[in-house]
Amino acid sequence: MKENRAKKRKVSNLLALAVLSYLVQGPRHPYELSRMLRDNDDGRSIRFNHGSLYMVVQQLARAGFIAAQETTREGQRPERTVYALTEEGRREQRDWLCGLVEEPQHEYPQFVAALSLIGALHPDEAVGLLRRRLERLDGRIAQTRDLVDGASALGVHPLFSVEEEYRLALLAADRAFTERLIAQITDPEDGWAAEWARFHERQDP
Amino acid sequence: MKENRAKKRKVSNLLALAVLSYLVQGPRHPYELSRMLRDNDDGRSIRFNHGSLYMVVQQLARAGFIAAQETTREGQRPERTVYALTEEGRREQRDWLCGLVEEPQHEYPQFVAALSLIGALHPDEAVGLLRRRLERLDGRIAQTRDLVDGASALGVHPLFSVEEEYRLALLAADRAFTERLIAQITDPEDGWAAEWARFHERQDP
DNA sequence: GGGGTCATGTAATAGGTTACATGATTCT
DNA sequence: AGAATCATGTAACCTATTACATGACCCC
Repeated sequence: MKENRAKKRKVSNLLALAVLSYLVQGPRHPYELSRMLRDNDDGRSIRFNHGSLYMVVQQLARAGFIAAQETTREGQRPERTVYALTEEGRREQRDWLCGLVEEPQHEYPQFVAALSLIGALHPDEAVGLLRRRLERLDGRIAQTRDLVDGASALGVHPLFSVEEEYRLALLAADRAFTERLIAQITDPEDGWAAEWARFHERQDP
Repeated sequence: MKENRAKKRKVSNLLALAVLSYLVQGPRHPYELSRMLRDNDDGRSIRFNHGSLYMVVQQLARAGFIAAQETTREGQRPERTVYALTEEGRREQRDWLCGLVEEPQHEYPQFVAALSLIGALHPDEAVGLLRRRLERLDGRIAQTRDLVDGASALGVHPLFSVEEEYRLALLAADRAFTERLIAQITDPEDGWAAEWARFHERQDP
């Protein structure tokens, strides 16, 4: 019997967690949520597109985490259905959010995949690409830095930029790792390049 | 007009890149691929389950990146179709892999999402959870370290553990960040806790 | 007053995961 | 001989992304 790792959520899309979290503050209709998400630039942290939002809202309603309250219509615009959090939903959002904070998740960043296959490249080429990566990383770091500084200049409390600070920490680590990797490959004493190249000849004509 | 960022791949599942990469070494049938992926423990780097593999192979065939070669049958086992890389497929794998190495991708780690919503928790609770996170991170670091050391002890060239080294770098950065964050919240001089708590009262009865 | 783009939502399609199926092999 | 597990694949079911629709508002 296995321990119940990361119990399967009835709705697993992270967008749903955002929706639940916004609904804590009161009932909203989907478009309002969509708007709040865009305004807070949550799209940088949570995969989000218009279509998925409606889907997620449906799923949440079906799962009993939110309930449709009323359907109003204003002028000739389409009807808007207002949803409110249920008790269940409230519990789900707390439990989910707490879980994410306390338990690091196993993720699948693309660069991990790339590294696991990088042996298929010739070492010289790999080094070239890694050098380019360094530059791109610097670009992203600068960009993100600007974002945070911009918010700070507007008087936003750093609590609301904390996810971007985390990104910066990851980017810095990525950069340092990439640099180290280049060094390991190209070290003239006992770098990997020679052996890697030999191994490469043999399997890739 | 927008610059063509990360041109959309006809098949975007990373599992497909792994398949293409393995096929560089010669034609294989799907089960063989499945087996190789499992043996190399690629499941840690690339989201993989049995079902998706067959799907991805189909997609690749439809896209013209691989072609069915022959259909053999052995004893009474189901037929096995052997696939080979096409010229197009060969190009795709190089282009894709190079792209992933040189260009850092915007990702959506779950913890980023959690941080972007963490304001919904009471600061004291958040700190507790972050402390727990530190322990779990240490656990994962130790585990991963063991994995790498184990391989190394078996004489595996470090090139083939490089993706796990990268993970270690990220985990270390995560740990350092988490520690810093706890400190920022709890600093007795000008920690965020007080203001955060006030702000929290107001919106979460 | 016609061309964008905002507001609001539904429907069609493609993608991914789980469950199901079934002969073969191996273990006890 | 029956149980477990391997080998191999298909089908059903969710999920997620795109495309489509349409009235309102705003800009020149």
